[in-house]
Amino acid sequence: MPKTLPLLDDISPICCGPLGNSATLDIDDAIALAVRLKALADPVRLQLLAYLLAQPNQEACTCDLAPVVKLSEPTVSHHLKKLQASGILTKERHGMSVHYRVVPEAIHAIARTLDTGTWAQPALAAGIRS
Amino acid sequence: MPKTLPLLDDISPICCGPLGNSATLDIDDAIALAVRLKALADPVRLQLLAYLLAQPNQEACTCDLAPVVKLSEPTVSHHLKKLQASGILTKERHGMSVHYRVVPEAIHAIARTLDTGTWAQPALAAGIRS
DNA sequence: TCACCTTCTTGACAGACGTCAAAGAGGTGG
DNA sequence: CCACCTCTTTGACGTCTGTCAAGAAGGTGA
Repeated sequence: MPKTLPLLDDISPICCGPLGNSATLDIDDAIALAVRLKALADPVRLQLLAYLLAQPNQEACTCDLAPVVKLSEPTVSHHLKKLQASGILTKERHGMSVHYRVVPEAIHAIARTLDTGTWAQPALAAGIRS
Repeated sequence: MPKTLPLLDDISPICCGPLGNSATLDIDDAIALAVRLKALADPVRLQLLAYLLAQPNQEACTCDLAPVVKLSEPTVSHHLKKLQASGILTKERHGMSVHYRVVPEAIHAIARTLDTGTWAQPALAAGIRS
């Protein structure tokens, strides 16, 4: 797939189509799900997510997150942006600092779609960039 | 992460540690989970998976799978290998043809890990790895 | 206004990924 | 053995991704 996957904004805001309900997964549904999975499929982003999930309000500012993964701030910013673009995090300014917060429903929606291996239905609005 | 993610063989064969149980996700756990998510995070592989899941025994041979995604056989073979390497599919020869079958537990384990992280703690502290 | 702080964007680079054509490997049947 | 079939490996190509340094953008306080 040399073709670029679309940004979340350009695809269905609802995550995600069922995985095992029919023999054919619509290509658009496949892309929508792949975009979200790809956002999660990175060790750094998973570590950031784990840190956030363990915080009181499942949120933290960039300055706290960079040390967690021991990478430069621009790099961390890049990862956070990617998570936000997939609806997994939201972003909010507090004075000088920026707080990122987990959107649990987004992760849950992905998990449920995968478990579609047991299959129920989809449809849960995922928050999209603020 | 310019560093190559390891093959599944080189990491824990069981998926996966809890996502939200502690503030820090061990880098090895993060990699183990990322490898599996990355295997799923491709539209073509999701389509292949959906097709397989819809089959009677959740299995099919390569010759049936190539038409599903309308790609060349080598490419499909490449994707199937990747899914197999992450433990999501198993492979078995039947005479001339090769059958790939879904390992539902593998997908379920990933889904559960995501959900575990999302809804906080309990469950599954068993990091499992054998 | 200015100095300062936190965060993001840009540009560049190496490495990984998805794709195909061509050739190889494994198996069947004459 | 040989022709044939199915599937995988190899090699090459363009694109995407993760990383950092440098600089810009946004906000605070004097």
